[in-house]
Amino acid sequence: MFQNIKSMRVSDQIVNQIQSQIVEGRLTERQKLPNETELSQQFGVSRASVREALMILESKGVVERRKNGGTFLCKYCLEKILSAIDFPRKLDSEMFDDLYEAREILEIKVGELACQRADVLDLMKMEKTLTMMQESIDRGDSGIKADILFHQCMAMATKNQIIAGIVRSLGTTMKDMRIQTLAYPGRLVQCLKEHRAIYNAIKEKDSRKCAELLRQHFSAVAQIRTALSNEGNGRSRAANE
Amino acid sequence: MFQNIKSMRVSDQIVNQIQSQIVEGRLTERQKLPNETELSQQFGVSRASVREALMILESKGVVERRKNGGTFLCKYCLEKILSAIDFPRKLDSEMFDDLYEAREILEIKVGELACQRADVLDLMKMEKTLTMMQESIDRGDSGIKADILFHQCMAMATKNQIIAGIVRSLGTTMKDMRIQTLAYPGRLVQCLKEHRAIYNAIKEKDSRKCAELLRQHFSAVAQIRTALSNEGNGRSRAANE
DNA sequence: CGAAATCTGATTGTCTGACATATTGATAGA
DNA sequence: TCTATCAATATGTCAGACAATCAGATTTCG
Repeated sequence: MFQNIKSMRVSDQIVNQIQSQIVEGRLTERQKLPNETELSQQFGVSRASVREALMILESKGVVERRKNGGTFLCKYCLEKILSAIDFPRKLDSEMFDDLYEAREILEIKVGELACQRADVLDLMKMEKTLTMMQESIDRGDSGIKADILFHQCMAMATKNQIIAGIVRSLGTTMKDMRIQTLAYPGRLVQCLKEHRAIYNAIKEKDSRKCAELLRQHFSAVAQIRTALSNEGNGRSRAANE
Repeated sequence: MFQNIKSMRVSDQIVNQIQSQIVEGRLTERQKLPNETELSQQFGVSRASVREALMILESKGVVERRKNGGTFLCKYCLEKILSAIDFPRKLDSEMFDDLYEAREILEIKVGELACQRADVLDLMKMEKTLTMMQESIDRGDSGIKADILFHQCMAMATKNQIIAGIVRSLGTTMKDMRIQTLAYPGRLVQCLKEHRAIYNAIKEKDSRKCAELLRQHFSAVAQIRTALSNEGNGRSRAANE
Protein backbone atom coordinates (compact mmCIF):
# COMPACT_ATOMS: atom_id res chain seq x y z
CA MET A 1 0.00 0.00 0.00
CA PHE A 2 2.65 2.47 1.00
CA GLN A 3 6.03 2.65 -0.58
CA ASN A 4 9.27 2.69 1.24
CA ILE A 5 10.39 6.27 1.39
CA LYS A 6 13.80 6.25 2.92
CA SER A 7 15.25 3.59 0.71
CA MET A 8 14.50 5.35 -2.52
CA ARG A 9 17.65 6.09 -4.37
CA VAL A 10 18.63 9.66 -5.04
CA SER A 11 18.83 9.03 -8.77
CA ASP A 12 15.31 7.58 -8.80
CA GLN A 13 13.99 10.57 -6.94
CA ILE A 14 15.53 12.84 -9.53
CA VAL A 15 13.97 10.81 -12.33
CA ASN A 16 10.60 11.11 -10.63
CA GLN A 17 10.92 14.82 -10.06
CA ILE A 18 11.84 15.51 -13.66
CA GLN A 19 9.09 13.29 -14.98
CA SER A 20 6.55 14.96 -12.72
CA GLN A 21 7.57 18.36 -13.98
CA ILE A 22 7.09 17.15 -17.51
CA VAL A 23 3.62 15.82 -16.78
CA GLU A 24 2.73 19.06 -15.05
CA GLY A 25 3.91 20.91 -18.10
CA ARG A 26 6.60 22.85 -16.26
CA LEU A 27 9.21 21.36 -18.52
CA THR A 28 8.33 21.47 -22.16
CA GLU A 29 9.47 19.86 -25.38
CA ARG A 30 12.97 20.52 -26.59
CA GLN A 31 13.70 22.58 -23.53
CA LYS A 32 17.29 22.54 -22.38
CA LEU A 33 17.98 21.42 -18.86
CA PRO A 34 20.68 22.99 -16.73
CA ASN A 35 24.05 21.31 -17.01
CA GLU A 36 24.96 18.44 -14.75
CA THR A 37 26.91 20.50 -12.25
CA GLU A 38 24.12 23.00 -11.91
CA LEU A 39 21.51 20.26 -11.58
CA SER A 40 23.53 18.60 -8.87
CA GLN A 41 23.64 21.88 -6.98
CA GLN A 42 19.92 22.51 -7.43
CA PHE A 43 19.05 19.03 -6.24
CA GLY A 44 21.70 19.20 -3.57
CA VAL A 45 23.25 15.91 -4.61
CA SER A 46 26.40 14.76 -6.30
CA ARG A 47 26.96 14.94 -10.00
CA ALA A 48 27.24 11.16 -10.17
CA SER A 49 23.68 10.76 -8.95
CA VAL A 50 22.42 13.31 -11.44
CA ARG A 51 24.20 11.46 -14.19
CA GLU A 52 22.63 8.17 -13.19
CA ALA A 53 19.23 9.79 -13.35
CA LEU A 54 19.92 11.33 -16.73
CA MET A 55 21.12 8.02 -18.09
CA ILE A 56 17.83 6.44 -17.06
CA LEU A 57 15.81 9.23 -18.60
CA GLU A 58 17.81 8.95 -21.77
CA SER A 59 17.30 5.21 -22.01
CA LYS A 60 13.60 5.81 -21.67
CA GLY A 61 13.63 8.27 -24.53
CA VAL A 62 12.62 11.17 -22.32
CA VAL A 63 15.73 13.29 -22.72
CA GLU A 64 18.46 13.49 -25.27
CA ARG A 65 22.05 14.10 -24.31
CA ARG A 66 24.44 15.77 -26.69
CA LYS A 67 28.10 15.20 -26.23
CA ASN A 68 29.04 18.66 -25.15
CA GLY A 69 25.83 20.46 -25.77
CA GLY A 70 23.77 19.60 -22.75
CA THR A 71 20.60 17.69 -22.01
CA PHE A 72 17.35 18.39 -23.82
CA LEU A 73 13.84 17.14 -23.38
CA CYS A 74 12.92 15.03 -26.35
CA LYS A 75 10.15 16.09 -28.58
CA TYR A 76 7.37 13.73 -27.75
CA CYS A 77 7.86 10.80 -29.99
CA LEU A 78 6.09 7.61 -29.18
CA GLU A 79 8.18 5.69 -31.61
CA LYS A 80 11.26 6.59 -29.71
CA ILE A 81 9.70 5.58 -26.44
CA LEU A 82 8.55 2.27 -27.78
CA SER A 83 11.82 1.60 -29.50
CA ALA A 84 13.43 2.01 -26.11
CA ILE A 85 11.89 -1.31 -25.24
CA ASP A 86 13.85 -4.11 -26.57
CA PHE A 87 13.58 -7.76 -25.95
CA PRO A 88 17.07 -8.69 -24.95
CA ARG A 89 16.16 -12.29 -24.52
CA LYS A 90 16.48 -15.50 -26.31
CA LEU A 91 12.94 -15.49 -27.58
CA ASP A 92 11.61 -18.95 -27.01
CA SER A 93 9.15 -20.37 -29.48
CA GLU A 94 6.19 -19.72 -27.22
CA MET A 95 7.06 -16.05 -27.01
CA PHE A 96 7.40 -16.07 -30.74
CA ASP A 97 3.93 -17.44 -31.20
CA ASP A 98 2.57 -14.76 -28.92
CA LEU A 99 4.39 -12.05 -30.79
CA TYR A 100 3.18 -13.43 -34.04
CA GLU A 101 -0.41 -13.57 -32.93
CA ALA A 102 -0.27 -10.06 -31.54
CA ARG A 103 1.15 -8.78 -34.76
CA GLU A 104 -1.43 -10.55 -36.87
CA ILE A 105 -4.31 -9.19 -34.83
CA LEU A 106 -3.03 -5.68 -34.89
CA GLU A 107 -2.01 -5.56 -38.50
CA ILE A 108 -5.30 -6.85 -39.82
CA LYS A 109 -6.97 -4.02 -38.00
CA VAL A 110 -4.30 -1.68 -39.22
CA GLY A 111 -5.13 -2.63 -42.78
CA GLU A 112 -8.80 -1.88 -42.24
CA LEU A 113 -8.02 1.51 -40.74
CA ALA A 114 -5.53 2.26 -43.47
CA CYS A 115 -8.27 1.69 -46.05
CA GLN A 116 -10.29 4.43 -44.42
CA ARG A 117 -7.51 6.88 -43.70
CA ALA A 118 -4.64 6.49 -46.12
CA ASP A 119 -3.97 9.63 -48.13
CA VAL A 120 -2.08 10.02 -51.38
CA LEU A 121 1.19 10.46 -49.58
CA ASP A 122 0.74 7.23 -47.67
CA LEU A 123 -0.06 5.42 -50.89
CA MET A 124 3.00 6.86 -52.56
CA LYS A 125 5.22 5.72 -49.74
CA MET A 126 3.76 2.25 -49.84
CA GLU A 127 4.17 2.12 -53.58
CA LYS A 128 7.80 2.99 -53.20
CA THR A 129 8.38 0.02 -50.89
CA LEU A 130 6.95 -2.18 -53.63
CA THR A 131 9.55 -1.02 -56.13
CA MET A 132 12.17 -1.37 -53.42
CA MET A 133 11.22 -4.97 -52.96
CA GLN A 134 11.28 -5.57 -56.70
CA GLU A 135 14.80 -4.20 -56.73
CA SER A 136 15.72 -6.51 -53.88
CA ILE A 137 14.47 -9.44 -55.92
CA ASP A 138 16.51 -8.30 -58.92
CA ARG A 139 19.61 -7.68 -56.87
CA GLY A 140 19.16 -10.75 -54.78
CA ASP A 141 19.22 -9.22 -51.31
CA SER A 142 16.96 -10.22 -48.46
CA GLY A 143 14.30 -7.59 -49.04
CA ILE A 144 13.74 -7.25 -45.30
CA LYS A 145 14.07 -3.50 -45.48
CA ALA A 146 11.27 -3.14 -48.01
CA ASP A 147 9.16 -5.60 -46.06
CA ILE A 148 9.50 -3.74 -42.79
CA LEU A 149 8.93 -0.41 -44.50
CA PHE A 150 5.76 -1.59 -46.20
CA HIS A 151 4.22 -2.63 -42.93
CA GLN A 152 5.37 0.54 -41.23
CA CYS A 153 3.92 2.73 -43.95
CA MET A 154 0.64 0.90 -43.62
CA ALA A 155 0.71 1.47 -39.88
CA MET A 156 1.47 5.15 -40.35
CA ALA A 157 -1.49 5.40 -42.68
CA THR A 158 -3.79 4.66 -39.75
CA LYS A 159 -2.87 8.13 -38.44
CA ASN A 160 -2.76 6.57 -35.03
CA GLN A 161 0.62 7.10 -33.42
CA ILE A 162 0.09 4.56 -30.71
CA ILE A 163 -0.88 1.77 -33.05
CA ALA A 164 1.89 2.66 -35.45
CA GLY A 165 4.37 2.61 -32.61
CA ILE A 166 3.29 -0.77 -31.33
CA VAL A 167 3.23 -2.33 -34.76
CA ARG A 168 6.64 -0.97 -35.50
CA SER A 169 8.04 -2.25 -32.26
CA LEU A 170 6.61 -5.73 -32.77
CA GLY A 171 7.77 -5.79 -36.37
CA THR A 172 11.36 -4.95 -35.65
CA THR A 173 11.47 -7.37 -32.75
CA MET A 174 10.66 -10.12 -35.20
CA LYS A 175 13.17 -8.95 -37.75
CA ASP A 176 15.42 -12.00 -37.57
CA MET A 177 12.54 -14.35 -38.04
CA ARG A 178 11.28 -12.36 -40.98
CA ILE A 179 14.67 -12.51 -42.65
CA GLN A 180 14.58 -16.28 -42.37
CA THR A 181 11.11 -16.45 -43.80
CA LEU A 182 11.91 -14.18 -46.71
CA ALA A 183 14.89 -16.35 -47.56
CA TYR A 184 12.60 -19.32 -48.15
CA PRO A 185 12.68 -20.22 -51.87
CA GLY A 186 10.20 -18.17 -53.84
CA ARG A 187 8.90 -16.39 -50.76
CA LEU A 188 10.13 -12.91 -51.60
CA VAL A 189 8.41 -12.93 -54.98
CA GLN A 190 5.21 -14.19 -53.42
CA CYS A 191 5.51 -11.64 -50.63
CA LEU A 192 5.76 -8.80 -53.11
CA LYS A 193 2.67 -10.13 -54.87
CA GLU A 194 0.78 -10.11 -51.60
CA HIS A 195 1.98 -6.65 -50.67
CA ARG A 196 0.84 -5.41 -54.04
CA ALA A 197 -2.61 -6.89 -53.55
CA ILE A 198 -2.87 -5.33 -50.10
CA TYR A 199 -1.73 -2.02 -51.49
CA ASN A 200 -4.42 -2.14 -54.14
CA ALA A 201 -7.08 -2.97 -51.59
CA ILE A 202 -6.07 0.06 -49.56
CA LYS A 203 -6.05 2.21 -52.67
CA GLU A 204 -9.57 1.03 -53.45
CA LYS A 205 -10.57 1.51 -49.82
CA ASP A 206 -11.85 -2.04 -49.69
CA SER A 207 -11.30 -2.79 -46.03
CA ARG A 208 -12.94 -6.22 -46.07
CA LYS A 209 -10.74 -7.38 -48.89
CA CYS A 210 -7.72 -5.85 -47.26
CA ALA A 211 -8.34 -7.72 -44.04
CA GLU A 212 -8.74 -10.97 -45.91
CA LEU A 213 -5.54 -10.39 -47.86
CA LEU A 214 -3.65 -9.66 -44.66
CA ARG A 215 -4.99 -12.83 -43.12
CA GLN A 216 -3.66 -14.73 -46.10
CA HIS A 217 -0.38 -12.86 -45.93
CA PHE A 218 0.13 -13.92 -42.36
CA SER A 219 -1.04 -17.46 -42.83
CA ALA A 220 1.42 -17.82 -45.71
CA VAL A 221 4.21 -16.83 -43.37
CA ALA A 222 2.93 -19.22 -40.71
CA GLN A 223 3.05 -22.07 -43.21
CA ILE A 224 6.61 -21.30 -44.11
CA ARG A 225 7.52 -21.22 -40.46
CA THR A 226 6.14 -24.71 -39.89
CA ALA A 227 7.88 -25.87 -43.03
CA LEU A 228 11.14 -24.41 -41.78
CA SER A 229 10.83 -25.90 -38.32
CA ASN A 230 9.96 -29.34 -39.74
CA GLU A 231 12.91 -29.08 -42.04
CA GLY A 232 15.05 -28.20 -39.07
CA ASN A 233 13.75 -31.15 -37.09
CA GLY A 234 14.22 -33.42 -40.07
CA ARG A 235 17.79 -32.37 -40.44
CA SER A 236 18.60 -32.79 -36.80
CA ARG A 237 16.98 -36.18 -36.74
CA ALA A 238 18.94 -37.17 -39.82
CA ALA A 239 22.06 -35.97 -38.12
CA ASN A 240 21.38 -38.31 -35.23
CA GLU A 241 21.17 -41.34 -37.43
CA MET B 1 24.81 3.03 -42.64
CA PHE B 2 27.68 2.75 -40.21
CA GLN B 3 27.52 3.82 -36.65
CA ASN B 4 29.96 6.04 -34.93
CA ILE B 5 32.30 3.79 -33.05
CA LYS B 6 34.61 5.94 -31.04
CA SER B 7 31.98 8.16 -29.51
CA MET B 8 30.04 5.38 -27.87
CA ARG B 9 29.90 5.84 -24.15
CA VAL B 10 31.50 3.27 -21.93
CA SER B 11 28.25 2.70 -20.07
CA ASP B 12 26.38 2.05 -23.32
CA GLN B 13 29.00 -0.42 -24.39
CA ILE B 14 28.55 -2.27 -21.14
CA VAL B 15 24.79 -2.31 -21.61
CA ASN B 16 25.26 -3.74 -25.08
CA GLN B 17 27.69 -6.37 -23.94
CA ILE B 18 25.45 -7.58 -21.17
CA GLN B 19 22.39 -7.62 -23.39
CA SER B 20 24.30 -9.53 -26.05
CA GLN B 21 25.31 -12.13 -23.55
CA ILE B 22 21.71 -12.50 -22.51
CA VAL B 23 20.56 -12.97 -26.09
CA GLU B 24 23.32 -15.49 -26.66
CA GLY B 25 22.17 -17.34 -23.58
CA ARG B 26 25.46 -16.96 -21.76
CA LEU B 27 23.69 -15.15 -18.97
CA THR B 28 20.54 -16.81 -17.80
CA GLU B 29 17.50 -15.93 -15.78
CA ARG B 30 17.91 -15.06 -12.14
CA GLN B 31 21.67 -15.38 -12.45
CA LYS B 32 23.66 -13.18 -10.16
CA LEU B 33 26.15 -10.83 -11.74
CA PRO B 34 29.49 -10.06 -10.16
CA ASN B 35 29.44 -7.08 -7.86
CA GLU B 36 30.11 -3.61 -9.17
CA THR B 37 33.75 -3.49 -8.22
CA GLU B 38 34.43 -6.82 -9.85
CA LEU B 39 32.51 -5.86 -12.96
CA SER B 40 34.47 -2.65 -13.25
CA GLN B 41 37.69 -4.65 -13.10
CA GLN B 42 36.48 -7.18 -15.66
CA PHE B 43 35.39 -4.46 -18.05
CA GLY B 44 38.45 -2.42 -17.24
CA VAL B 45 36.44 0.70 -16.47
CA SER B 46 35.46 2.67 -13.44
CA ARG B 47 32.75 1.65 -11.05
CA ALA B 48 30.80 4.79 -11.92
CA SER B 49 30.48 3.70 -15.53
CA VAL B 50 29.39 0.24 -14.50
CA ARG B 51 26.77 1.78 -12.25
CA GLU B 52 25.42 3.94 -15.04
CA ALA B 53 25.07 0.85 -17.20
CA LEU B 54 23.35 -1.09 -14.44
CA MET B 55 20.93 1.75 -13.81
CA ILE B 56 19.95 1.68 -17.46
CA LEU B 57 19.51 -2.07 -17.45
CA GLU B 58 17.42 -1.83 -14.31
CA SER B 59 15.17 0.84 -15.76
CA LYS B 60 14.61 -1.42 -18.73
CA GLY B 61 13.59 -4.26 -16.48
CA VAL B 62 16.53 -6.41 -17.50
CA VAL B 63 18.23 -6.66 -14.14
CA GLU B 64 17.11 -6.23 -10.60
CA ARG B 65 19.30 -4.59 -7.99
CA ARG B 66 18.98 -5.44 -4.34
CA LYS B 67 20.24 -2.96 -1.87
CA ASN B 68 23.14 -4.94 -0.57
CA GLY B 69 22.51 -8.21 -2.23
CA GLY B 70 23.87 -7.67 -5.70
CA THR B 71 22.54 -7.49 -9.23
CA PHE B 72 20.44 -10.27 -10.68
CA LEU B 73 19.07 -10.90 -14.13
CA CYS B 74 15.33 -10.62 -14.01
CA LYS B 75 13.22 -13.57 -14.79
CA TYR B 76 11.83 -12.78 -18.18
CA CYS B 77 8.68 -10.90 -17.54
CA LEU B 78 7.19 -9.02 -20.38
CA GLU B 79 4.88 -7.15 -18.11
CA LYS B 80 7.82 -5.71 -16.28
CA ILE B 81 9.47 -4.68 -19.51
CA LEU B 82 6.35 -3.05 -20.82
CA SER B 83 5.59 -1.38 -17.54
CA ALA B 84 9.02 0.18 -17.76
CA ILE B 85 7.60 2.33 -20.51
CA ASP B 86 5.66 5.12 -19.16
CA PHE B 87 4.29 8.13 -20.89
CA PRO B 88 5.60 10.98 -18.84
CA ARG B 89 3.86 13.57 -20.91
CA LYS B 90 0.94 15.78 -20.75
CA LEU B 91 -1.21 13.67 -23.00
CA ASP B 92 -2.93 15.97 -25.42
CA SER B 93 -6.41 15.09 -26.58
CA GLU B 94 -5.20 13.76 -29.89
CA MET B 95 -2.88 11.33 -28.18
CA PHE B 96 -5.77 10.34 -25.97
CA ASP B 97 -7.93 9.52 -28.93
CA ASP B 98 -5.16 7.40 -30.36
CA LEU B 99 -4.70 5.57 -27.09
CA TYR B 100 -8.39 5.04 -26.81
CA GLU B 101 -8.71 3.66 -30.30
CA ALA B 102 -5.75 1.36 -29.82
CA ARG B 103 -7.21 0.05 -26.63
CA GLU B 104 -10.63 -0.53 -28.13
CA ILE B 105 -9.23 -2.43 -31.08
CA LEU B 106 -7.06 -4.62 -28.93
CA GLU B 107 -9.55 -5.32 -26.21
CA ILE B 108 -12.32 -6.39 -28.54
CA LYS B 109 -9.94 -8.93 -29.96
CA VAL B 110 -8.87 -9.83 -26.45
CA GLY B 111 -12.46 -10.60 -25.59
CA GLU B 112 -12.80 -12.91 -28.56
CA LEU B 113 -9.63 -14.74 -27.66
CA ALA B 114 -10.63 -14.93 -24.03
CA CYS B 115 -13.84 -16.68 -25.05
CA GLN B 116 -11.76 -19.39 -26.67
CA ARG B 117 -9.06 -19.73 -24.10
CA ALA B 118 -10.26 -18.70 -20.65
CA ASP B 119 -10.01 -21.49 -18.11
CA VAL B 120 -11.83 -21.85 -14.80
CA LEU B 121 -9.12 -19.99 -12.97
CA ASP B 122 -9.41 -17.03 -15.32
CA LEU B 123 -13.15 -17.00 -14.86
CA MET B 124 -12.78 -17.10 -11.11
CA LYS B 125 -10.41 -14.18 -11.15
CA MET B 126 -12.73 -12.17 -13.32
CA GLU B 127 -15.66 -13.02 -11.10
CA LYS B 128 -13.72 -11.74 -8.13
CA THR B 129 -13.25 -8.36 -9.78
CA LEU B 130 -17.02 -8.18 -10.19
CA THR B 131 -17.59 -8.56 -6.47
CA MET B 132 -14.76 -6.10 -5.89
CA MET B 133 -16.56 -3.54 -7.99
CA GLN B 134 -19.81 -4.21 -6.18
CA GLU B 135 -18.00 -3.52 -2.93
CA SER B 136 -16.65 -0.29 -4.40
CA ILE B 137 -20.17 0.77 -5.23
CA ASP B 138 -21.31 -0.04 -1.71
CA ARG B 139 -18.36 1.69 -0.09
CA GLY B 140 -18.44 4.57 -2.49
CA ASP B 141 -14.86 4.46 -3.76
CA SER B 142 -13.82 5.00 -7.36
CA GLY B 143 -13.78 1.35 -8.37
CA ILE B 144 -10.81 1.96 -10.65
CA LYS B 145 -8.93 -0.93 -9.14
CA ALA B 146 -11.64 -3.45 -9.94
CA ASP B 147 -12.04 -1.94 -13.39
CA ILE B 148 -8.37 -2.24 -14.24
CA LEU B 149 -8.20 -5.72 -12.78
CA PHE B 150 -11.16 -6.93 -14.81
CA HIS B 151 -9.57 -5.86 -18.04
CA GLN B 152 -6.24 -7.29 -17.02
CA CYS B 153 -7.74 -10.63 -16.11
CA MET B 154 -9.47 -10.73 -19.45
CA ALA B 155 -6.17 -9.98 -21.15
CA MET B 156 -4.41 -12.68 -19.17
CA ALA B 157 -7.08 -15.12 -20.25
CA THR B 158 -5.86 -14.81 -23.83
CA LYS B 159 -2.75 -16.68 -22.68
CA ASN B 160 -0.79 -14.30 -24.86
CA GLN B 161 1.83 -12.51 -22.82
CA ILE B 162 2.52 -9.90 -25.44
CA ILE B 163 -1.08 -8.90 -25.86
CA ALA B 164 -1.67 -8.94 -22.14
CA GLY B 165 1.36 -6.74 -21.64
CA ILE B 166 0.32 -4.20 -24.23
CA VAL B 167 -3.25 -4.04 -22.98
CA ARG B 168 -2.05 -3.61 -19.46
CA SER B 169 0.33 -0.87 -20.42
CA LEU B 170 -2.32 1.02 -22.37
CA GLY B 171 -4.85 0.55 -19.60
CA THR B 172 -2.70 1.94 -16.85
CA THR B 173 -1.59 4.83 -19.01
CA MET B 174 -5.22 5.86 -19.23
CA LYS B 175 -5.85 5.39 -15.55
CA ASP B 176 -6.57 9.04 -14.78
CA MET B 177 -9.08 9.30 -17.57
CA ARG B 178 -10.78 6.13 -16.43
CA ILE B 179 -11.12 7.46 -12.91
CA GLN B 180 -12.86 10.52 -14.27
CA THR B 181 -15.21 8.44 -16.35
CA LEU B 182 -16.09 6.11 -13.50
CA ALA B 183 -16.94 9.13 -11.37
CA TYR B 184 -19.68 10.15 -13.78
CA PRO B 185 -23.07 9.75 -12.08
CA GLY B 186 -24.34 6.22 -12.41
CA ARG B 187 -21.42 5.10 -14.50
CA LEU B 188 -19.91 2.69 -12.01
CA VAL B 189 -23.15 0.78 -11.63
CA GLN B 190 -23.58 0.61 -15.37
CA CYS B 191 -19.96 -0.39 -15.79
CA LEU B 192 -20.38 -3.32 -13.45
CA LYS B 193 -23.46 -4.39 -15.40
CA GLU B 194 -21.43 -4.32 -18.60
CA HIS B 195 -18.54 -6.20 -17.05
CA ARG B 196 -20.95 -8.84 -15.85
CA ALA B 197 -22.42 -9.25 -19.31
CA ILE B 198 -18.94 -9.55 -20.82
CA TYR B 199 -17.99 -12.06 -18.18
CA ASN B 200 -21.03 -14.16 -18.98
CA ALA B 201 -20.27 -14.05 -22.69
CA ILE B 202 -16.77 -15.34 -22.00
CA LYS B 203 -18.13 -18.03 -19.73
CA GLU B 204 -20.50 -19.11 -22.49
CA LYS B 205 -17.67 -18.89 -25.00
CA ASP B 206 -19.81 -16.66 -27.20
CA SER B 207 -17.11 -14.63 -28.87
CA ARG B 208 -19.39 -12.76 -31.20
CA LYS B 209 -21.57 -11.57 -28.36
CA CYS B 210 -18.51 -10.74 -26.31
CA ALA B 211 -17.09 -8.56 -29.06
CA GLU B 212 -20.38 -6.76 -29.41
CA LEU B 213 -20.62 -6.16 -25.68
CA LEU B 214 -17.10 -4.80 -25.59
CA ARG B 215 -17.91 -2.46 -28.45
CA GLN B 216 -20.85 -1.19 -26.41
CA HIS B 217 -18.71 -0.97 -23.32
CA PHE B 218 -16.23 1.25 -25.09
CA SER B 219 -18.82 3.35 -26.87
CA ALA B 220 -20.51 4.01 -23.53
CA VAL B 221 -17.24 5.36 -22.20
CA ALA B 222 -16.78 7.44 -25.35
CA GLN B 223 -20.20 8.99 -24.82
CA ILE B 224 -19.37 9.93 -21.28
CA ARG B 225 -16.15 11.47 -22.42
CA THR B 226 -17.93 13.72 -24.89
CA ALA B 227 -20.47 14.56 -22.22
CA LEU B 228 -17.68 15.45 -19.82
CA SER B 229 -15.83 17.58 -22.33
CA ASN B 230 -19.02 19.42 -23.31
CA GLU B 231 -19.78 19.99 -19.68
CA GLY B 232 -16.27 21.31 -19.23
CA ASN B 233 -16.64 23.63 -22.20
CA GLY B 234 -20.06 24.77 -21.05
CA ARG B 235 -18.72 25.62 -17.64
CA SER B 236 -15.78 27.52 -18.96
CA ARG B 237 -17.97 29.43 -21.34
CA ALA B 238 -20.34 30.26 -18.49
CA ALA B 239 -17.39 31.41 -16.45
CA ASN B 240 -16.44 33.82 -19.18
CA GLU B 241 -19.81 35.49 -19.19
C1' DC C 1 34.80 42.99 -46.22
C1' DG C 2 34.30 38.01 -46.06
C1' DA C 3 35.94 33.49 -45.29
C1' DA C 4 38.91 30.30 -43.26
C1' DA C 5 41.76 28.98 -39.48
C1' DT C 6 42.49 29.16 -34.62
C1' DC C 7 41.53 29.59 -29.86
C1' DT C 8 38.97 29.38 -25.80
C1' DG C 9 35.30 28.18 -22.77
C1' DA C 10 31.67 25.27 -21.50
C1' DT C 11 29.94 20.62 -20.79
C1' DT C 12 29.95 15.98 -20.98
C1' DG C 13 32.63 11.58 -20.23
C1' DT C 14 35.44 9.14 -17.23
C1' DC C 15 38.31 7.90 -13.29
C1' DT C 16 39.89 7.51 -8.42
C1' DG C 17 39.17 6.96 -3.81
C1' DA C 18 36.54 7.41 0.05
C1' DC C 19 32.78 6.86 3.43
C1' DA C 20 27.93 5.78 4.83
C1' DT C 21 24.42 2.45 5.17
C1' DA C 22 21.92 -1.50 5.18
C1' DT C 23 21.44 -6.40 4.49
C1' DT C 24 23.10 -10.99 5.09
C1' DG C 25 25.04 -14.65 7.38
C1' DA C 26 27.57 -16.27 11.22
C1' DT C 27 28.35 -16.58 15.88
C1' DA C 28 27.32 -16.48 20.66
C1' DG C 29 24.07 -16.67 24.35
C1' DA C 30 19.61 -17.86 26.65
C1' DT D 1 16.04 -24.20 19.23
C1' DC D 2 15.40 -19.62 19.01
C1' DT D 3 17.02 -14.99 19.56
C1' DA D 4 20.22 -11.29 19.57
C1' DT D 5 24.40 -9.22 18.47
C1' DC D 6 28.19 -8.46 15.28
C1' DA D 7 31.13 -8.39 11.26
C1' DA D 8 31.61 -8.70 6.35
C1' DT D 9 29.88 -7.41 2.05
C1' DA D 10 27.77 -4.72 -1.54
C1' DT D 11 25.37 -0.97 -2.76
C1' DG D 12 24.49 4.13 -2.37
C1' DT D 13 26.52 8.45 -2.34
C1' DC D 14 29.84 11.94 -2.36
C1' DA D 15 33.92 15.06 -3.71
C1' DG D 16 37.27 16.33 -6.80
C1' DA D 17 39.93 15.86 -10.80
C1' DC D 18 41.21 15.56 -15.69
C1' DA D 19 40.42 14.48 -20.65
C1' DA D 20 37.87 15.07 -24.81
C1' DT D 21 35.23 17.66 -27.69
C1' DC D 22 32.00 20.64 -29.63
C1' DA D 23 30.29 25.53 -30.30
C1' DG D 24 30.97 29.96 -30.66
C1' DA D 25 34.14 33.92 -30.50
C1' DT D 26 38.28 35.67 -32.25
C1' DT D 27 41.82 36.39 -35.23
C1' DT D 28 44.14 36.21 -39.54
C1' DC D 29 44.56 36.26 -44.34
C1' DG D 30 42.98 36.76 -49.11
